[in-house]
Amino acid sequence: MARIKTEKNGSRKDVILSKAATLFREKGYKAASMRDLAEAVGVEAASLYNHIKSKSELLHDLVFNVANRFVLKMDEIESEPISSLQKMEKLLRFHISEMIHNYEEVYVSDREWKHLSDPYLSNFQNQRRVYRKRIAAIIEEGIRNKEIKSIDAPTVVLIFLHAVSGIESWHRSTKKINAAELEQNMVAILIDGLKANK
Amino acid sequence: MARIKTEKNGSRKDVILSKAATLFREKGYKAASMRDLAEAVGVEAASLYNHIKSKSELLHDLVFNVANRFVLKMDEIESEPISSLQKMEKLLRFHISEMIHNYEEVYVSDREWKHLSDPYLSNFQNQRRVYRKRIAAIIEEGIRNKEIKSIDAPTVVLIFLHAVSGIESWHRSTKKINAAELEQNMVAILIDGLKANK
DNA sequence: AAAATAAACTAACACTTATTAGGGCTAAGT
DNA sequence: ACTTAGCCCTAATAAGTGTTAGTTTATTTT
Repeated sequence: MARIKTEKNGSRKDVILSKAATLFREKGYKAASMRDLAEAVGVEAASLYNHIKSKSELLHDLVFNVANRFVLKMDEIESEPISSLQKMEKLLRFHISEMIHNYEEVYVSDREWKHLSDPYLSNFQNQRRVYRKRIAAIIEEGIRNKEIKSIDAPTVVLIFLHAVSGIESWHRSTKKINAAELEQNMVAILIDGLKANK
Repeated sequence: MARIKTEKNGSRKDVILSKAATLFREKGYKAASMRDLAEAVGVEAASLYNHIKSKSELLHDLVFNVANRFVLKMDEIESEPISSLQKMEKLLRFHISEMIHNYEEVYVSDREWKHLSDPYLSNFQNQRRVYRKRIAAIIEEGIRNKEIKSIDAPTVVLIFLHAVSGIESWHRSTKKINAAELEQNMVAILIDGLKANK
């Protein structure tokens, strides 16, 4: 009877969560079955329930872990005494870094949150809306200070967030440039695109 | 016995396809059941099979309809005697317009193609790869001509494509700016971000 | 070593899934 | 008026879903 092998300082649930992230990314939450997950973990499907409450709990945990990290970083950036453009750059670099180093989770959080069920669904949507408003507020401040060109802030937010999620393609690409270079290129295009013409 | 009501010049299959697009966008391909679709169409699930071969055929049709439109437009733009930056702008505007006016289909094509089955899956992935390379080629030409700043072309493609798919959020947003304004804002950020510093 | 706990197993559950078969209604074409 | 073909129905099927119960095996604690 082969037990689930844990990393040190990690619970068996962590192992399951990690495999679930990969599986949910590859096949989508709905198409990934508990039997698939069990196979990936190396155990029978029923055995998973010694460690988790339900399939939906897995999604929930993944999604909110990610969401919380982003909110925390936003708190930090907001309170720093730097220009709006610098804030945007910091935020952008954080998003890129998250997308590179916690790919599976972040991707799942981004694409599969639809399958959350209430009250978590509306909770998440709410958090997301607030987060976007906070980004928009930074941009609008930048526009007032004439650092950022006069454009519709929500549109910038939308471009910003989705552009970053494009790193997904980079991840899958075979001949990829290195991570630092990718980051530099993205910053060059997006932050330059924001700057007011002088 | 309530028949499927068609628009003039449209088959019943077209009605089903259109409802399927909406449903696949809302719930995802896998989570959208044929019973859901039947209800949306106003008929029993089994009756759908008088008009379609399978659920997967629906996805296939939607995805390739969209893909073909994009390839066709690319052919057109490539052969025009205009600068690379102008080509990029034209392409961008086309993507935006498609995303605005054929929202459901384009969105499904973008997010749900994973659920295609071979040989259609690899076929689609191939088409997609080629399409991206064609965009990259335009950008690289622009870099050689010093119109576009010297950056990694695949990265630009990635930003470009995903930024546009962000229009999804605009679509759902309640207080949205009008479509023309949205387009102008996106062009301003992305095309300006590309321009070589003079 | 014995007892207690944790974690795996097998078997089964109640549902939902896409899809097929067969029959009847209805409109169009002759 | 009669046939034909198109369309929809009900009923059923086989496969797949998440999850629970009960039992057995491994590990940890006493």
